[in-house]
Amino acid sequence: MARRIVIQPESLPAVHTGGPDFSDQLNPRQLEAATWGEGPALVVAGAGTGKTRTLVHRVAWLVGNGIPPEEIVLLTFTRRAATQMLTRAATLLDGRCALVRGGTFHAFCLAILKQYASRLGYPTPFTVLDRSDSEDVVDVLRAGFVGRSAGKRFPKKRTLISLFSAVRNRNRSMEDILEGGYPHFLEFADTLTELHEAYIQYKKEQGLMDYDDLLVLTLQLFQQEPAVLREVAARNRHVLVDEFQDTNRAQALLVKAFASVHGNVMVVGDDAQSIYRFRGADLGNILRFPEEFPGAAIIKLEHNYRSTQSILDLANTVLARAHRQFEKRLYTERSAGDPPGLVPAPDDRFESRFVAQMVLQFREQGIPLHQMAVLFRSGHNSYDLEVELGRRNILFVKYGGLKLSEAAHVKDVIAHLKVLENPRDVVAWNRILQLLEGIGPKTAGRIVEWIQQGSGGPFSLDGASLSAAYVASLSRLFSLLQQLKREEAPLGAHLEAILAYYAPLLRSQYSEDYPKRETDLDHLTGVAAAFADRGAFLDSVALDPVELTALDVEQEEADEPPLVLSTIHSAKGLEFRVVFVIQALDGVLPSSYSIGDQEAMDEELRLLYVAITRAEDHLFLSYPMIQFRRYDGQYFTKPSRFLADLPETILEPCHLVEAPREPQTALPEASHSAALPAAEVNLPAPNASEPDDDLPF
DNA sequence: TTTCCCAAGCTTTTT
DNA sequence: GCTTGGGAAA
Repeated sequence: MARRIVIQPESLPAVHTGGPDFSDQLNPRQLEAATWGEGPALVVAGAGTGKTRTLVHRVAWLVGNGIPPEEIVLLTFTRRAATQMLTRAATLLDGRCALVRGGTFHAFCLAILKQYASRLGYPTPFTVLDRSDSEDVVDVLRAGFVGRSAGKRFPKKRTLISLFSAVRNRNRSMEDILEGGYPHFLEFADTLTELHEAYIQYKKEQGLMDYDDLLVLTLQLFQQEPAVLREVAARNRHVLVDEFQDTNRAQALLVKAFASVHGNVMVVGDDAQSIYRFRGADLGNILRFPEEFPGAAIIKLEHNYRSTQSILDLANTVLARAHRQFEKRLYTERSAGDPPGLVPAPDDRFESRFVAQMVLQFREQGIPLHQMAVLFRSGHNSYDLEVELGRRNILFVKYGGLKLSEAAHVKDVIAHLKVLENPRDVVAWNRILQLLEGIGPKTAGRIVEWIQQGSGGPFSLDGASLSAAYVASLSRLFSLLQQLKREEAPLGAHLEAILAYYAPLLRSQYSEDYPKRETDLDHLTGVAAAFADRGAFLDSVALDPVELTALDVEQEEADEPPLVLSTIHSAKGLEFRVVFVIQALDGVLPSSYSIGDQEAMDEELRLLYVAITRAEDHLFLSYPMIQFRRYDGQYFTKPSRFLADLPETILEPCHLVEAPREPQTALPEASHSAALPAAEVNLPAPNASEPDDDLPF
């Protein structure tokens, strides 16, 4: 490789004097960013270049220089990232940063809307809808529109929600979106637009907001009420935004609005790590930042502190295959380290055994479990591995899987709380009513209508005409609600009462597996305990769903912190000494959905880049050579095209060898494994004479 | 009108 | 492998 000399920027802006001195903790570029004075700044931070560290020090530096922490806003993508950063900042300046405001865009907007929603004609309190709630809402309206489709296939609720979301997040017309992704529905463009309008109107009347509303309505509020904008923006002396490459149009406009009074905005991002295009993220936001904020400083962080040179080489090579990219090449002073390994496994089982065995091996070498991660494209890619890890008693957490609040039984319980909070919440009403024996969609609809008219006062059944079939259970529900409405008891007590009421319903509904579901509900109670009031809890459930699988293991934290399993998306911002990327198959990573669309393919490539750059010391990319599919049975797979034809010095092929204990199963010699083994990994056959659960642990 | 049962369909990533 | 939808019985 040719030698590279990095030219430093010509001059550094004057560093404020006074305040904390971090010059021994940060490199010059990081220091420049952390101690940037006033005005807009864009920090382009490659993977592993200490982005979080820099932001944390930035917060501490501002506070140390006398900026009141409550006048600093730190916007991030996940609550996990936000709390992590604020906690770290707090340790720098003994707790003084605790008052820094921030969180996700959605949560931040929610706080604003809570205060001002009535100015938009919204009833308060309103309810935040998660994805499946919004689907339920749209499904109610959909019924009235399907008839017009003249027997043709009309989009399902799921598709409708994606369409509406795309229209709003990208600020494009329905035709545009349909042409791009759903040409077969193009003939319904007008009907769909009308349905969308109806959906927006309905939510407004019923006091419901979906995720997109939180952003779009905040913008609308600012447009409509300039005084509110001034008031809100005046409180934001400094605005810091993390992961700016993943903002959508609405979020970029919000950043501009938030900083419109003081003009101090620092955004941090890496164009190479933009992986949320599917939900409207617009790389253009980071590219146009210098134009949107004239005079913005641009600070580049390219010194990688995380990975070995071999890992970076692979990352750089992979990224070079993207069509749209920027001049940036990570470098490190770390030694070369082992080259990343490409591991073809005969099938899923072998792949899982390989990962499990290597994990144990590294652990014996002194690398703790939680510093190792297995990454994959989508949630179900790890099922087989989860079984294998379970068999070997290797503890793991899984991020990015099912959310606790998505489970039907949890939604049931939450719906009771929602109705108490917002009696207009039709979705929640329908849900809890239909739990009752003898009440289906029709009857539930009638009762809801009756409730909405408010004839009998809140939660009262007086004057309703009810059939004897369900009057008993219905009055039980209503007396529970009335009682809870009256008592100003803590959230925990309310939850207990609801659970007591719900338990019999749960058991009859899920006679098969209710014990497991009861455990989930116990978890829910545990989570709720941390919240002061019902409203805050409900907001959190909608915006920051607790990960079900992550929760399971947190209970047992007394032991060793577990191995991390995660979708690549959820692993963003994290780092591990050892990383396994499994199921690196064509059709999985890149997803078959994206093949044929160049922008989408570039995003898949960046996804792989994100996965690779999570690794500090050791990296393995593996894939099964044969898979099962329900209908076509066994078939040969193809490794990810992104990994094909890479030189062996960059990505070293590894050959799995079954230890000679049973007669060698003839491994199918697929064409792609022809590049011959530079490394061998010995896989002892599963020991049949010894029960699996007896492994020494 | 509800509920139960069977068939079909479909499936990424997340706030 | 698991939810959604349709159709038929109660």
